[in-house]
Amino acid sequence: MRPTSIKDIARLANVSHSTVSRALRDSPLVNHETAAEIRRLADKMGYRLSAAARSLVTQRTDTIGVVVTTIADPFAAGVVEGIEEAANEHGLSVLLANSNADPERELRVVRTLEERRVDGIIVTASRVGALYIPELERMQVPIVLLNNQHPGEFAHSVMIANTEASEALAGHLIGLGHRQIAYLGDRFGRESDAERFEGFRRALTAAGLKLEKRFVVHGDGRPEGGHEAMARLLEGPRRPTAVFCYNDMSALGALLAIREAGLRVPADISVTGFDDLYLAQYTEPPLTTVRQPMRRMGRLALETLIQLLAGDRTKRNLKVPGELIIRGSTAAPQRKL
Amino acid sequence: MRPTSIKDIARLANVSHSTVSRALRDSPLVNHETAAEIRRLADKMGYRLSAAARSLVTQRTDTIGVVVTTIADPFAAGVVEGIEEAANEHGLSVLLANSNADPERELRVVRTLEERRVDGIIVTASRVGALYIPELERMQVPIVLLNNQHPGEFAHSVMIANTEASEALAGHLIGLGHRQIAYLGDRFGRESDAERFEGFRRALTAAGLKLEKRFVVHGDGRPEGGHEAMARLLEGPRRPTAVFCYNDMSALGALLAIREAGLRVPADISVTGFDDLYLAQYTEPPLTTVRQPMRRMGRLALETLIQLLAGDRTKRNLKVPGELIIRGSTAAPQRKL
DNA sequence: AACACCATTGCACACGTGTGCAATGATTGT
DNA sequence: ACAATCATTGCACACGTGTGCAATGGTGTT
Repeated sequence: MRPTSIKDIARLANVSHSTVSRALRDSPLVNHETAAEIRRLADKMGYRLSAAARSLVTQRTDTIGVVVTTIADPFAAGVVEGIEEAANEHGLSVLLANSNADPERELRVVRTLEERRVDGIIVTASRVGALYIPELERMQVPIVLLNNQHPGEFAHSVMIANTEASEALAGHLIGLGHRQIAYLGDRFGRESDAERFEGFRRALTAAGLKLEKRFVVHGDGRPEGGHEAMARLLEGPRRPTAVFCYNDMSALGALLAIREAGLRVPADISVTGFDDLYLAQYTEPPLTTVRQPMRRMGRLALETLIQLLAGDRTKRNLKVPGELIIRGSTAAPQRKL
Repeated sequence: MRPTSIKDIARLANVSHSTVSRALRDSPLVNHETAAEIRRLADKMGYRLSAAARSLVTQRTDTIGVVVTTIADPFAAGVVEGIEEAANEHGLSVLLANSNADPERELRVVRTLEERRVDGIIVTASRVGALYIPELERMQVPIVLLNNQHPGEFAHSVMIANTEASEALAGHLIGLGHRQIAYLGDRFGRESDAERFEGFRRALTAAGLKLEKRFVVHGDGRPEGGHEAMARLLEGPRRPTAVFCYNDMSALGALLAIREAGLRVPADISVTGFDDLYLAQYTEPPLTTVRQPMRRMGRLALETLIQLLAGDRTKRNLKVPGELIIRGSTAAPQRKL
């Protein structure tokens, strides 16, 4: 059984399908009473317009594509929540696509979005396979990148102010009296890692501290990598009194490694994260970090897209400030140096 | 500029659009050489078929709707990852819809999915607003519920074996020597909460232990609620030696409350969770829990849907076993009673 | 040579909706 | 009373793709 169409309604209402179409779209070109009757019938028959048929003629799908590396990443999930929320308010649907950092899937994803004729695309892939960006570029569709920059002119972006936030966070550690501060980065972090490191470096420089090479290590942005990198840091003869981690996930691993080494946080070592994931409140001790307003960033990305869809093509590169969240994982170093 | 259509290709190839359509669908009804030429042209012109136009005639959209309460819930995210992965393999796209436990949004979501003519729907809303289920029921579309049952005949389901897993988990505590075990539930948990409690109860009964009413409290399934409920448990004169929490999130809050009370886990109190979220490995101490294979459950739900789409309408109610994961948050009680 | 058969192609319609234009009848103004 | 205006409606086409059927021309068979 096909779903009921406007033709079915037209038949019962003794009018043409044109009139039904107009009536349901609240066009003033229809007699008020017939319109009411038509709406009554439509409701009674459980009519739902066919988005496919409409989009065929309007050349819009009212659908946007959201590409993430994996939705299992809490950051991506937070962002997508914001996107979806705002999209819903604007009458847009969200087509979700996980790229899984797999080149083959990335291409398939792009192909799908193209066939689906999405009106716009938001890409939230921290470790974006640069491979498929050119593919996206071919499509004549507005694209907004989230926490990911691209040199080309084709894409707009919403980014967290990595450098500024990192500088503030490192400043907090320095303010507590730390002098031996390590940077535990993400070797897949690309620009984000570079920018956070830059902020970190600036704070040290501003305080006249020297950056020691052996105090710069890299994980993979996840607990496993943070754990392993932290363990390496602790091997050395002199250990840092504080560790600045690329993100909360890395910090989680670092906390574990420190615990395993029989040291205490923050008494022996202070630890900071980045993101302020939900779990950062519940680590032991609760994690000092920088809050990325994920939901708001998602909304912002969507609203940027809306502007672009409305025809306003001015280049947009929004920068969202992070918020310093000070919790129990940072404190003054135990002993003066 | 419109995207190129098969008509454009037809013009350049000096054939009718029918031939192009056939060629691109690898129909044997086309001369091999012309087909090759057409494909060459299509590729050169960057042709992408219009999913909307096709679905209009095929009456299929190759799209499924996935309804979650909020994608920011790590469990939902894990499930959706599995769904998306499998959907992709089957050539299906995923339309994501957050219901946000908001009745108004739920209705809008259903409406959207209906207009989009999704081929099927998967609902992963632990706290499902029973409100819109009848709405879904109206649609003539296969529906798979995940970790959520519904009496009606219309829906199929994939569920974790709550009772069995809970019984095993509670059995683990009893085996360690615990006799005073509290249940920290989720007042919004509905069937899930009821079933986990049932498993818990069975284990106690089997061991000849009495269930004390004051040892049964309820949170909200999140750290905040777990924290508050645990605090209540600790107020009493005699406190339990172990707490069985509805899920990992609740356990997170419980851990915090215990720490705030100056007690240690597992020395003073053992704690268990449920779900085995990523973070369960990184709590202090790491959490004993039951693993729900979220990704696999997502895949399973999708594959069930595929079966239904293929026309096989036999009622399916899959039950997935949970896996007991024993970590550091449980140990034998300190002193004998 | 007449016939049947086959490969290939185009015609025409369908899917469900939106809309410019013309047609119709009614209302208003002078 | 006549013309001009207005409200309402239907016609016909468009959007892009898929497919049953007929048409065409060629090949092989008897």
